[in-house]
Amino acid sequence: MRASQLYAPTLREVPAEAELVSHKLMLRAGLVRKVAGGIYTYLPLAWRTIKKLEQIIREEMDAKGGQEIMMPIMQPAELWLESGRWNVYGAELMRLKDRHDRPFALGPTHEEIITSLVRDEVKSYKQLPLMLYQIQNKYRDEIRPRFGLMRSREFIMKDLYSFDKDIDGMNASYEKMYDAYTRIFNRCGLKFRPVEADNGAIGGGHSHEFTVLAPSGESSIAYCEACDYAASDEKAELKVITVEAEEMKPLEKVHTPGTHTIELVKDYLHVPIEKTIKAVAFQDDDGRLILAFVRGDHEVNEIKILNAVEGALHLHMAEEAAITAAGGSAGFMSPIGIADGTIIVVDPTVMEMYNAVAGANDVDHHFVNVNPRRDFDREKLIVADIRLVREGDPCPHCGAPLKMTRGIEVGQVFTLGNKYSKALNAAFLDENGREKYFEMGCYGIGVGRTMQAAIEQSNDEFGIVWTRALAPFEVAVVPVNAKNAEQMSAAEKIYDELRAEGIDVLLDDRAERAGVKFNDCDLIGYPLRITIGPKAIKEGVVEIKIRRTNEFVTVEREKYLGTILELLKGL
RNA sequence: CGGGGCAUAGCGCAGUUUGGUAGCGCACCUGCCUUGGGAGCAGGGGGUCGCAGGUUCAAAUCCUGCUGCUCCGACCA
Repeated sequence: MRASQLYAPTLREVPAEAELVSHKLMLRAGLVRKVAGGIYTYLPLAWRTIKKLEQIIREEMDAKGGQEIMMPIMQPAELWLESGRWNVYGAELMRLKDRHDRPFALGPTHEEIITSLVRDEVKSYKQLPLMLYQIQNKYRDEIRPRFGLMRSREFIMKDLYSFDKDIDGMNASYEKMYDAYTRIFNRCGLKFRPVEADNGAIGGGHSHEFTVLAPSGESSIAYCEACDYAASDEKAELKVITVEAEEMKPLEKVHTPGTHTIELVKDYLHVPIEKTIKAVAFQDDDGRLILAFVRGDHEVNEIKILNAVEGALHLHMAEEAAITAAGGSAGFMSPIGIADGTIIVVDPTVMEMYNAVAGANDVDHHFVNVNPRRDFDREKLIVADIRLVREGDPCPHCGAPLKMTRGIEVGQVFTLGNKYSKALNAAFLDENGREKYFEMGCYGIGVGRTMQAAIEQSNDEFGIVWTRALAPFEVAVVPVNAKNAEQMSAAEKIYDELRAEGIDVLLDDRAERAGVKFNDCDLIGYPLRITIGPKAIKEGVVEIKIRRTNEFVTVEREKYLGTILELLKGL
C-alpha cells in the first residue's frame, strides 16, 4: 500500500468530543469517525486492524471446533416473545416495525436465533457437541454511549454458542472457550485478567469476564494477590463480618431532627458508623418496594439484590410515594414496622450487629439499640450477601485482603444450561432415546472494544504503539524526500523486498516534508519505520526506528531483511 | 431519567454582553520555493451561524419552542 493512495486523515488538533486517550488517538490517527452518538465509521487503518483481530479470533475459534456462520441482524419479535426476553431486555433492545407493522428487533445478541436454528435442525446426540459462531454488528441502545468504541450503540461482536448433550459436555466446551480467549488476548499482546462474573441479563450458570487492565476502564474488579481469586465488583463474594457479643439493650425510639443521611445520624448521635444500619429503597419493574439494609459504612450491590429477590429484573430508586404508602419515611427507613408485602433484604453482616442505630419509619426519628437477631422478623426478610466489595475486604478463598483495580471488559464466557433451550423447546434424543434439552454456552468478544483497549493500554506522548499482531501495517518505509528519484527507487526496492517476504508494509510516497511523515508514523504507531534519506543512500545502510522504544537501529543494506524479521518477532 | 455546558468552514475556536456587510489558526486548492521531526511567500475555494417560529428598517447576536452533541450524576433514603 502506498500512503499517497491511503485514506488516513490524521488530525493535528484533538476533536473536543474525546475524553479517553485511546478515543482521542483513534480520531487523530484517522481510524474512526463518528456518525452519531455511539455510532462510528471505521476508516481503512482501523478496518485493517479489525480484520487482523477477527482473523486471530477465527483461528482460535476454529481450532476449538467452532464453525463460522452468519445470522440476521434483524430478528422477528416472535422469537423474543417466546424466550420471554422481549419484555425483559428493556429499553436497550432496539425495536422497529416493518411496513406491515410487524415488530422486529436489531440483535443485541443471538441466543434466540441460534437456539431456534438448532432446535429445528439438530435432533440427535450424535450431532453434538456443536459450536457455531459469527462476527457481526450488534445493537444495544445504551443509556449513555461514551468513550468512542468502548460503549457504543452499534458494535462488532464475535458471538459463539455451544450446544452439548449434558452438563459435562457444556463444561468442557466452556473450558475450551476459556482457553481460546486466553490465547486470543495473549496473541493481541494485551495485559488482561479473567475474572469471575455475574451472569447479568443473559442468565445461566457460571461466567468469566476477560478484562484488560486499564485505570480508565469502566469495570471494577477485585483480586487477591495471595491466591488466584479475581472477580468483578458485582460478583465478588464477601464474608460475614462478626462482632463481639454485647448485652442487648432495650430498643428505643429517639428524636433525630434532620438526620436523613447516615453521616448526619452518626454525628448527631455520636456513634461510630459501624454501629449504624443504612437503608436503600428500590422498586422493581413491577413496582414492588424493595428495602435493602447494609451496615452504615457499606454500600449495596444492586446485582446481588436482583439475584436475592426472586422475580426482580431491574431496580430503580423507589418513588417517595411508594415508601410512604408502605408506612415508611424516606431517610428514616427501617425493617421494623414496615407494611407487609414490602420485600426486605438484609446483609448478613447487619444480622450480626448489636445495639445499632437504624431508621424508625418516622420522619426525624431513629431507633437505637437495634439488635437485628432480636428485633427483625426473620420470617419477613431475606438475608443475603448484598454488599459491594471494597479494597481490603477478605478474599473469599484465602482471607487475604482483596485489592481493587479497573479494567475494560473485552470478552465474557457463560454457561447457560438449558435456560434458552427450555424456553424455546429445543431438544434432541439422547443415547437412550430420551428427549433432552440442549446444554448451552455463549461466548462473546467485543471486537472494536478490544482494538480500543489495545490502544488504551499501549500508547505514548507521540501516539499509538501497536503490537505487530494488530498493527494496520507492520512496517512503514519513508523516503525523506519523495521527489528525490534516488531515494524513491531505494525505497521502492525495499518496499518490494519486504512485500515479497509477506510483510505488511506501507510506502510513504507522499510529497510531504519528512517531519509530517515521521509524525504521522508515530501517531498511527506502525511497529517499525525504515527511513530512506541521504545518509542511507550514501552509506548503503538501512535505518530502522522501533516505535515501542523509539530507538534507532542502523544495519548494512545487505543484512537489513534479517534484522527486520528478527525485530518483528519481538513486537 | 435528573443537572450543567455546547452548537459559527473539515478540525480547533473568536464574534453574542451592547443587533448594523461572517472572522482567526490549522486543514484544503494553485504557483513558487523547500525537504532528516507537523517550513516559507503569494493567490484562492469553502459557512442558509443546529432547526422552526417571533421581535426589528436590520438577527450569529434579542425572545419562544424544538433537535443534536457532550460532561456530570443516577450509592440514595
